Amino acid sequence: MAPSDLPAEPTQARRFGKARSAQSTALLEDYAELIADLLAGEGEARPTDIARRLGVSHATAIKAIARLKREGLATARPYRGVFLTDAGMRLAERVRVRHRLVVDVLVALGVPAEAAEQDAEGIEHHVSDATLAAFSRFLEHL
Amino acid sequence: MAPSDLPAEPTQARRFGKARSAQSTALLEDYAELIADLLAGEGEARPTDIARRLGVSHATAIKAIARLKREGLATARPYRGVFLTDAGMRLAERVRVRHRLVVDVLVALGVPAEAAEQDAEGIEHHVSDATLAAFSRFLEHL
DNA sequence: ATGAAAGTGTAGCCGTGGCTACACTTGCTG
DNA sequence: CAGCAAGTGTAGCCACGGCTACACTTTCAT
Ligand SMILES: [Mn+2]
Ligand SMILES: [Mn+2]
Ligand SMILES: [Mn+2]
Ligand SMILES: [Mn+2]
Repeated sequence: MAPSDLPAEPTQARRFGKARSAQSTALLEDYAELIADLLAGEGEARPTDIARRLGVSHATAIKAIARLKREGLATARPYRGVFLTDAGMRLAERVRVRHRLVVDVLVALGVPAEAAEQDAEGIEHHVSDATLAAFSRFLEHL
Repeated sequence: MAPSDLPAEPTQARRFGKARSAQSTALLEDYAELIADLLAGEGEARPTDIARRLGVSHATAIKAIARLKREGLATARPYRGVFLTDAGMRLAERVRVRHRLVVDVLVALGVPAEAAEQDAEGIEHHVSDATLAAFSRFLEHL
């Protein structure tokens, strides 16, 4: 395989930088989406349930929830479960739609269902609005 | 939008766990790919050039290079530039092919060129072999 | 051959996101 | 209503991936 031609330096740096910043919001997005799902499906979102679903220790989940609070996305009082602020709910909603869309596109491209779900969990955090729009058009036009 | 039905707990935990582990190899993959490109295009891969292209400080790049060495992907002697081991070159090659394929699929779906390049930089690290295979078939069958 | 500029390396700081261990609260069950 | 199991919170550890500051080496022009 031929080596890729190197993009201009500032262009490449900008691409990597944006990928890094997308990375840093990925965790918040997953928590927000999961908390919204738990609230809708179970009526409550407890740190232990969040932790089990994410596959991390409850201590890890509690620290992440503290970060959600710090960023104005969630509220929680000791021993009383986690809730989303308006901003948190808006984020969760956006994330849910995007997640769904990514899975649907992958499946439409012939990716097996479980692989699609799996890969979407990571891919979703790197899909820009432009790409999202293209995905929508692709699915409609199917 | 209707709330997604919650997947079974162990399934969901496995998905998140795999996404986390993909995340932890993303940085290695980007460095390996970039070093290979620099070696092919410029004949050498110097820490400063690597750093500038990634948009990080040279100190950050040097620490990452230390990790590449630790993991058996690169070699470097003080003041003499960075090289890839056989394992490093194999990784770089795999990563380059996958990167290209992701960009091509995005473009084929109607994503504008620069957005495709941008999003691919993050997406590539979360594309499984099954998805990669589906992408190939999709492009051929075009 | 020397001095300045460019590159390199190291030390030490920070925030994040994992973990375990331990202490405390809650809520259910007998 | 007592006690136990489950859940919660906190402390303290670690690795990673950013950063700045500073010291050292190399390279290149004069
Ligand atoms: Mn996700
Ligand atoms: Mn998701
Ligand atoms: Mn990348
Ligand atoms: Mn790449």
